[in-house]
Amino acid sequence: MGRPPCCDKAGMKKGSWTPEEDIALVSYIQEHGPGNWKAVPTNTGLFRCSKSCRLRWTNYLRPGIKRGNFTEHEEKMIIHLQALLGNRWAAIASYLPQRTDNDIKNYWNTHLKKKLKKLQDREGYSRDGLSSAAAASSHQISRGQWERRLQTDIHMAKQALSDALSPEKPSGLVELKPSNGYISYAKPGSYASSTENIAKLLKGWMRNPSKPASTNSAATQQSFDNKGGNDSASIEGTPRQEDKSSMEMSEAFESLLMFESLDSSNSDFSQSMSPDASLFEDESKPDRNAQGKLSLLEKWLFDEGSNQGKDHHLSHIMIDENANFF
DNA sequence: AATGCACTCAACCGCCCAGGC
DNA sequence: TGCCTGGGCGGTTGAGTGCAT
Repeated sequence: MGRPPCCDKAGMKKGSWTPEEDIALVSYIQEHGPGNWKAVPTNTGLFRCSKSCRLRWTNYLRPGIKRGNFTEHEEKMIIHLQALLGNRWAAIASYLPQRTDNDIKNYWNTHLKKKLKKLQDREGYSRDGLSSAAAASSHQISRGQWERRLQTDIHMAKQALSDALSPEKPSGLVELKPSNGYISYAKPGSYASSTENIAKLLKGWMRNPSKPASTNSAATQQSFDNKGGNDSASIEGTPRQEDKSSMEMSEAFESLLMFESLDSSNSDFSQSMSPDASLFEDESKPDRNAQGKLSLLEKWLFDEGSNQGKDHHLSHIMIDENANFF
């Protein structure tokens, strides 16, 4: 009963990855691109499950990953997005360039849950994380200021969308340079020298990107795209057009979601955002029906202009107390 | 210095979904 | 249409580490 394991478990190595294994994996991906994970153990000689290879790449070795301390802004983003999206870590990660879902999930479970609980215990705020988080950072800005900020953010989002939709993209846009953190290990130690080696390999790769094998290019593309266009932007040094767009969208929504500027009267802002949050989550997978989803996005963004002053028009979807409404 | 406890986070597990046949 | 497979995702585990006693 049940499906067979993804690969033959017998003889498969488990546990921590060694620097040698990392290098083997990175070398292979440099040459062939990520994707077609089934073939990776065979072709690299690694005695690792294909899933393990994929996980190691996406959570650790992939260029553009930022590791270590979360900034206050990132922290607030996570709290806010968790309230909006629930424990949909991949969706949340799509709004936080350079952070993996695993990283965010761990950070939430080890730091933020406690932090929020402490905050709630101390302040006696309402039970949902959003309210408490929003309340914790409230009273810093007047409603008028917040509305101006929101308008600016919406404008940014529209601009990003417009850029995303336009076939030609001006070259002067913000470009994500991957040079400062494709691999940044949190813990120094014996691994460091190997880390540097891997970093060099990747640096060399990004300078002279080899074309992914044509046979798995689709998978490669999907693999990169599936991380929401955040990290994918960095993969070849010069980000693809859509990646830049995704970055801009991400930045725009990040700004949009910044709740330091929310006063407590706007706690329902998140509710009005929630249906769109799922929409944007879909947007984080731009390769699938991208056009259709962009149309939805487009609709929301462009409609928003005509609906200003009616900013609760989407609030019919309620968030339950845990925000796990999916 | 030794021991036990708490914490962190990389990695694994199992389920689900989409696409191909 | 149903089965199979690859890949994605969220939850959980456990080795490693730091800190308190």
